[in-house]
Amino acid sequence: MQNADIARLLNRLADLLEIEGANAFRVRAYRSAAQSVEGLARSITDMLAKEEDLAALPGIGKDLAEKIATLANTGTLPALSEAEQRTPRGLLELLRISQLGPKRVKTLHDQLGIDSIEALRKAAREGKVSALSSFGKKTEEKILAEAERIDEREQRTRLDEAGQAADVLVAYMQQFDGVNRITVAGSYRRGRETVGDLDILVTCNNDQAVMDHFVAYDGVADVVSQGHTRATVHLHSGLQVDLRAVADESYGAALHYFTGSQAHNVSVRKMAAAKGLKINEYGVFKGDEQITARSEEEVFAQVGLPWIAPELRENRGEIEAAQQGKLPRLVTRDDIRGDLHMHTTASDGKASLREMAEAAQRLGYEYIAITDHSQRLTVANGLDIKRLRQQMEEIDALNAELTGITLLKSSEVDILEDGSLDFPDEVLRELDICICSVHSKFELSRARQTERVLRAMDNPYVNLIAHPTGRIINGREGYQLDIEAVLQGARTRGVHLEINAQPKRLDLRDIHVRMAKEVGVLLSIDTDAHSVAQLDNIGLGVSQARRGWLEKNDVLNTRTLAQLRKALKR
DNA sequence: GCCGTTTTCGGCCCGACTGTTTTCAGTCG
Repeated sequence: MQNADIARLLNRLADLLEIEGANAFRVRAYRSAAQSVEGLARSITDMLAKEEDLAALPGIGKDLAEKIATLANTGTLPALSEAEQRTPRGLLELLRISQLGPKRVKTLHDQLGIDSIEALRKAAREGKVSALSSFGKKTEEKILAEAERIDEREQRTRLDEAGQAADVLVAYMQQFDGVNRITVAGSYRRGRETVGDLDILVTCNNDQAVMDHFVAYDGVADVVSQGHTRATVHLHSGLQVDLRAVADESYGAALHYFTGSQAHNVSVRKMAAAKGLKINEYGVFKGDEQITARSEEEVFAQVGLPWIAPELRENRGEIEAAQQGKLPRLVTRDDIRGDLHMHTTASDGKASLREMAEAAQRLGYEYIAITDHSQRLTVANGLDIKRLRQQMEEIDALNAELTGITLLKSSEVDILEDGSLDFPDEVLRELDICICSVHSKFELSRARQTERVLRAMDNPYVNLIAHPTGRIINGREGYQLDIEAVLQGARTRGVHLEINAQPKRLDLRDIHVRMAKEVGVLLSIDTDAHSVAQLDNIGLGVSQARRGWLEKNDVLNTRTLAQLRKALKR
């Protein structure tokens, strides 16, 4: 059982208990424990093996520590099986319909025997739902509309796609005279790899007019709700957008509130309560007196904390770190001195060697590594030994010509099924940096896949494992890999791992990045660019690194070229 | 079910919007 699996099952149990009508705070305890497990930089399995006390983790007491241990050891939990016996599993999918929470789901089941989306559709079409007390005609219509299109709204939206939608919408809102400040907050501002919706904060003097302007936006498919300080819409793309309007003097408090995460906000507000203060989206209050909170810094200061970067606000220890003055000084885009993973027209890239080099110069980089695919990857026009050596000569010529930038000879070498590499050692030896990755046989067992990567790292010429898990966001899970074993293996061998900044990859993911930091493995943030424009994706990789608490020194390619060459020595 | 500078019981962040209610419950973020 991986941490994510344990968290998923705890959340499922929470859902079931909630529908049963269990104490709301008990339900919250399960969810909070799930979040705690999900955000850990170490695996529960590993902690148990070392006989560490799970009850020491935040939000986990004696009871949940035992349940989590049972889950980790057996893959099941009696309390969960029993709850599933009592409450049909089909009720869980009903919760995915907005408008439907635990209370209404219970009513639907108790009164009409509804236990699936299909049964709900049928009952709603027959008008049976609106006949229930506390359900009306409007609610029935909304539920039916949701039930008809539930499958379309399944996925969260990738960060880069959310960004594109946000840019256009922000520009549209800025055209309106009444808008003073506008900020995209929520998980977008925290740099999460996907967002559930866009949360946009505006300050203005006439909120009603601003709300009207917002819902009149071309891209709006339907208006979910509209009040005078908040409105929710769906865009034609299916993306939900929440707009929140406050006065200028509430900007700091509102930005903090609207950035979240919810768990982070709860923790900060609890701290405020302990000091006799109350924090809401309008400000910080002592009784009826409002203490100024025009900026986030002022909000944090009121509870005795320094400003915490949005990427850290997941209630994963950032508040404790802030209290102890141990917040990381997060890596920034300006710290990046080069990009160690990119392709050219020699394999499957769109730009030539020279075009990539000149683009990197414009970005102010000191070095880049040219990492076209190796011979085995024929679909990507991988280079054989002859073509690779020819490219090395071209690189020598370009290096002699260009100033301020150094091209490193490299290759993205395929890791074959048995962990051997796609080029012989005498070729690997000629490279300035050797990066390796898995492009085939994704279906191997966890043990064999892990062994495969470890074996590849045994080769003394290997420097960097690219997109280590192979996952594609909203696409595929990635291959089974014991990431802790790979990190330990990398550390003892002096190999580095990558944060691949392709928007569909972002691989390693944030939790793995944090694990790498704990283990002491340097990561490289690379774009894997297949065109000049994609070099700009570096920012997404930096966000991911920041979410993993990385500082400048934790990142390989913040080094100068001389330092880099040194760090590559194994 | 968790937790403790109101500490082993009695709290648990705080507010907006909607619909169905006629003062508020349910849902959401």
